[in-house]
Amino acid sequence: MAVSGVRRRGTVEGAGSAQTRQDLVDAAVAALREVGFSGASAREIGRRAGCPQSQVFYHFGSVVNLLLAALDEVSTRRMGAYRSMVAGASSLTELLDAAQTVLTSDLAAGDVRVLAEMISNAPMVPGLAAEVERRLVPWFELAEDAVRTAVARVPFGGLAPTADAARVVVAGLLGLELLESLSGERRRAEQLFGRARTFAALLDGLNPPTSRETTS
Amino acid sequence: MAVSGVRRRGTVEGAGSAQTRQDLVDAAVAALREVGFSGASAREIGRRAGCPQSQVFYHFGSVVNLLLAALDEVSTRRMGAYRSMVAGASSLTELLDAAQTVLTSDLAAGDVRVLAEMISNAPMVPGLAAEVERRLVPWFELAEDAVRTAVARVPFGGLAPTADAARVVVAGLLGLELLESLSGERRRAEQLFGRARTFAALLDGLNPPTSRETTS
DNA sequence: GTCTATACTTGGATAGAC
DNA sequence: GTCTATCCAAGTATAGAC
Repeated sequence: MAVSGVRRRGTVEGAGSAQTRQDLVDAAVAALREVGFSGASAREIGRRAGCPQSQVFYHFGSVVNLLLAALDEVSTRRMGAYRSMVAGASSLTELLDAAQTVLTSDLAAGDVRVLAEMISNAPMVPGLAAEVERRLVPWFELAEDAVRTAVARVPFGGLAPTADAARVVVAGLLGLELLESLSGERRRAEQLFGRARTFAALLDGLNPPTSRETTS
Repeated sequence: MAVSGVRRRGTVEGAGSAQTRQDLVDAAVAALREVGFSGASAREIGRRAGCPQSQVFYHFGSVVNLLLAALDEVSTRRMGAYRSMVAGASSLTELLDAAQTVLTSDLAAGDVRVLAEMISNAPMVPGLAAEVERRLVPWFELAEDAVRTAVARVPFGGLAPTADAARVVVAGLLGLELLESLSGERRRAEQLFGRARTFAALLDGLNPPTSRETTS
């Protein structure tokens, strides 16, 4: 019954290591979300994972390494949802609707918060900035895909500097996360999407599809 | 000669208190810029100010209070420059040019970094978030003025949700600061302004002044 | 692999001399 | 008002038993 029930560390021989490791990663994600980078100490993470803090150093060598593993976890976890979102949208309105669904749930779940915590504290830890930057690449690529989709049907849209725009999009997402975590209100972003959708519908209306879309 | 020369703390009777206090504020600003919120300890600030850390607690009661005073310092210091910038611009192009001048110098000087450090770490210290939020109000008001200026000559611009747009502008500024401090490059923002200016000129060209501007 | 115990460091804050 | 000296809490990391 240990198989289908709640797995206790150490009760299944041989599986303890991987289980503890995953528990620590999950605990690190939760800690980054709820108490931030500075609060995510080995003791705090160990407490959340239900094991002593020495396990952090046994499995990851240092707290920072564990936090990077946590960043990988949230990053890869959400990338699938984002990709299908961008791939499925063919107009600015559709893109915004999809973005609202995915982004607000992400903001609520705190995944963006994890990213923001790592980015804002990376400059203080030697060598961490480069590691975080590497893990940011897929986010920029994804944002650029979204920008390309958004301007696809706008006249002269192909001339838009999509790389720069993608940087601004990511920056805006991070900045909004900072502002929301400050005020505690998580509703502002949704209002923002509502307003943006109005304008998007206007733009899409100005440039209606010239023929049937290939959505079949 | 102590008057015109470098003032040493304690050498002029009665003036020591205010001088030390200001030294601590300046040191706190520099510390927030260079080593961030987590690195801005009482000892670090005292070292930069050339006095023992006990002075931090004598003059401000706690480290957090001193950091708030530092935030007030940079906030009020730059507000004048921003206000004259917004007031002096009457077109989107002019606004962007002025913004490029002021913002890039601010990003280089690290004033935005101070703001970002306080915002991103505020949620972790009980009671700090509310204080930081209060000090953020003039930034939003200023951004809203800028947005109003920018859309003044765009048709139906009066219908734009300027408050929401201002929030996005501030968020974008903070997010760009995070990304720039991560990569260490401080040139991306300038490139961004260059691109934006191209589009602004396009928009301004589409809506030329109907009559002579009241710039005389 | 996991635990307890501990060495070492740093930071916030206060006491008391001058 | 400023200084030195000190207390106490919390953090990283390691040693060694099981």
